[in-house]
Amino acid sequence: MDEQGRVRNITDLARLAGVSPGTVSRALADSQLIAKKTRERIQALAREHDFRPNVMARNLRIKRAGAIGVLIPLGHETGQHISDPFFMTLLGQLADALTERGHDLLLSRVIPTDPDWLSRVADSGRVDGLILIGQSDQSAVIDRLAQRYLPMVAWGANLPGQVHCSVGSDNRKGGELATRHLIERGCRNFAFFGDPIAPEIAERLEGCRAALAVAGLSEALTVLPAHLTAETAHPAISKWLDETKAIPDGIIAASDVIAMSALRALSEHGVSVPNQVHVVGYDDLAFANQTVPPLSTIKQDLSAGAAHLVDLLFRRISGEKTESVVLEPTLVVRQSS
Amino acid sequence: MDEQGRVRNITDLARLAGVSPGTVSRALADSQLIAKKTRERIQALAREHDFRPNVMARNLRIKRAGAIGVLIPLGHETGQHISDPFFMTLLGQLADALTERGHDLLLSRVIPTDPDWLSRVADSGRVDGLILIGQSDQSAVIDRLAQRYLPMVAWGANLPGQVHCSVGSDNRKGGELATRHLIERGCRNFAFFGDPIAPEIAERLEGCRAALAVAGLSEALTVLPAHLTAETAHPAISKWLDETKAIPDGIIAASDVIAMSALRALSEHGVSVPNQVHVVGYDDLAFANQTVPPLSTIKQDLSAGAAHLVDLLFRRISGEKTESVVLEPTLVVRQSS
DNA sequence: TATAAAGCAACAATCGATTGCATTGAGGTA
DNA sequence: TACCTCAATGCAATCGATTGTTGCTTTATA
Repeated sequence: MDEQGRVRNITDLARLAGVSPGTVSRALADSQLIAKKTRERIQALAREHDFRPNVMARNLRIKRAGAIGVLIPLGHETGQHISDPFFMTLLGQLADALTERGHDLLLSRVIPTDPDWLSRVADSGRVDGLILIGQSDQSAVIDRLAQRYLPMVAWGANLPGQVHCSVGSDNRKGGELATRHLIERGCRNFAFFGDPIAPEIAERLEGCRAALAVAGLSEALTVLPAHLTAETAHPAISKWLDETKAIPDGIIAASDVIAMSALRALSEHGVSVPNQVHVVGYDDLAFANQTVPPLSTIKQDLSAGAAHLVDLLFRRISGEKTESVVLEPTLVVRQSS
Repeated sequence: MDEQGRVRNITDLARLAGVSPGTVSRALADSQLIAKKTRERIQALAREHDFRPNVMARNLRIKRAGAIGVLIPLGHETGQHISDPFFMTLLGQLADALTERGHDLLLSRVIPTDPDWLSRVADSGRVDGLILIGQSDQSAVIDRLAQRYLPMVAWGANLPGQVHCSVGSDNRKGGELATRHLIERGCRNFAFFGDPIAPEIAERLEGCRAALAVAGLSEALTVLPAHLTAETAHPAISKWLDETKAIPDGIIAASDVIAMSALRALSEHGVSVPNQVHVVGYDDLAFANQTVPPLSTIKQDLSAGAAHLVDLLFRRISGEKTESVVLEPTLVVRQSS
């Protein structure tokens, strides 16, 4: 019982109940091995002292952590911040899905410095598995760990030859969908806003080019490599609008965040959307239908994505070797196009 | 070393190195008690087998968890979702601040069912302290735990008689600032969008009323209780705009999310902002300067807020009994007013 | 040369739980 | 009364680290 009279562990409680620690452990776990009367007495005693067994000790003994590590690798090439709405949306979905499975979520925002950052958390014994939100520029590191560490899944592109298991949407197809839609709307001059250094963006651009080629419009595309953050996208777009002679009539933004900046910049330049320019975003984040005008966009079903990530992860935790999943993107037409 | 030849614990490594486990432990901790030569040999060996000591076992022994629990209590009266941009922004800041202090962030999204939800995680031994993002309708539960559990701080209102330590901004003052600004802009008919069931919102409304009273405009306020989510705010506002006869010339939104919905609804009704109506939001989230037009708003410095939360928490962890902090809100004028 | 003082590493207890196996004792049967 | 059974509990090893104490070597000093 100790100084304070507080019950700190099962041994204290055992002393109070006049039984052995083992019996307390079994009683609290509601084991049939303990007589019902004893069990209830001990449980009542635990409630009375509001005692709860130490989860860490339990986890150590039964060799599980009860938590899933969720990592957001922020390679410095992208200046993305953890509060990027895309990350946050996915994170929220993951929190829900993991909680449902009785696991906690250990969040780490990592800025990869040494090549060791990933295995450090994998081998720490604190987590039963890892979910990576985005691969950043760390594919090599991730693949290396994947060769020996099964319980890990990543959101992002599914690159050829990739070792690790990933969930992501078909970016090429998404780019195609957006572009075809604009072509159908009668656009003839296109701009793509987004930096193809990130593999996902590159794929979206590729899809865009493919759709234009089919329509015989290959020559009609300008690419503006704009970074993914709201802060950097707006000035870049604004400057471009100042300088360009022929404002396009169709804009494909590589993300909703970029699209939102574009909407603002266009509005500031007195360009009317969708009358003079049609704009399509990418992601379909929550705010996409709150913009003025509401944003047409390529929807990535993050809710389904999170469900897949968690499902695959738990199958891997139980030893199964799973394949990557590619989700179908869909076009959501609102008033910006 | 075991079946796989994998080194699973310090005992394995000790066998490999021909020393005792205790020596390995000290060597990896770089203790001066171990001869430099031995130390380096063992460290090299550990690197070679990429072995890292089990953090859970370590934490059990030294009685610390190395993690801070961050809880988002979702009382069902508010339909807020974890991906609410406000929560997420604060969460991101917290992740940064905690990482800096060498702690992990254990995220739980809790829907309080029994009155036990809070002490369950506090007493689990998995966390060194707790940060609550919002009190929802659980002030009583929180206060009860606060009486015996020191290392806990909460974001939110600082209510009179409150036991727990909180960090939040001066909502009354924020409401006043927004309203005074609109009065200066020449507004004479006001609407407040937000549901005063939440204590923070009620305080903002109070500040708003106070400012109007000073200007002799007490009669000129309509309150539209709109929920805080983007999904529910827009239809409510839109319906109200349909029905009301006199559209006000000054709108105080209880959050940026609501303000964004309002901007869209106004745009759909052909009402020009800021020419016909002036709009002020609350929070100054990242997207506030990306709206069309960019949103004037009351800034809550979430970065400073997160820093305070973390700082207070660590002081409480080391036994200090800290006071609550109230932050100054500031007015950010953009183009919506 | 004898002996004290460091320096280095091993030993063993400990953190707080879980769990296979041993033990106790009550009740039943011969 | 002697013996067996089975239910209920206790005992002790274990998970993987940390750390105070002890013991053995060297090296320095008298």
